[in-house]
Amino acid sequence: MGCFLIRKIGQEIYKARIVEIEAYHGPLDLASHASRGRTPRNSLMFGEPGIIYVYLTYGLHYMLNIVTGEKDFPAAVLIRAIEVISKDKINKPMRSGPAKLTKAFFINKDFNGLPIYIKKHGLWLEDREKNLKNFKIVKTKRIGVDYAGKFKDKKWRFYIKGNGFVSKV
DNA sequence: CAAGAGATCATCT
DNA sequence: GATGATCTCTTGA
Repeated sequence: MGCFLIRKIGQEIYKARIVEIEAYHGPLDLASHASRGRTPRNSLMFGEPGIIYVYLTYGLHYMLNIVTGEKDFPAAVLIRAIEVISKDKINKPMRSGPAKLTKAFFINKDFNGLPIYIKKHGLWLEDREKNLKNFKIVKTKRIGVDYAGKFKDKKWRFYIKGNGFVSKV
């Protein structure tokens, strides 16, 4: 949280701060793809952490996730919103929401299965600054998971308090 | 300003 | 054959 997501396209470098995320945690989380067992699509979530998991929803929107759990424990973090710092061009048309950021960063499922810690694919993470001011994290319920039974009210959505790029409050 | 519907397809049953 | 980890536009008050 608060780290930088870097995207390199050709010679252009785009830098963005991660300001909103959701956690999908474990085989029992009904909101997670992994809750129905291991399938070809979600098998990445059961693998090594640090792997990018991209997937298409509603037929047209790509979601950017990063696998977090240890091997064989299905868990991932959905990147829901970023604040683009380097390029106003991209910043302007982009409002909030997980599908917007993948569109703005030209992320598609070609990134599926690639490690996030290697720069050569043009997408990687960098640490945030130390001692950030006004850096408070709020946690709330996740969005769009009303079907998830007792897991729908888990407070596994996190965002930076007061940041204007967060999708909803 | 709030609420609702449509778009559109990979994946799973 | 059903169904979404969503977004945008349209409608109505």
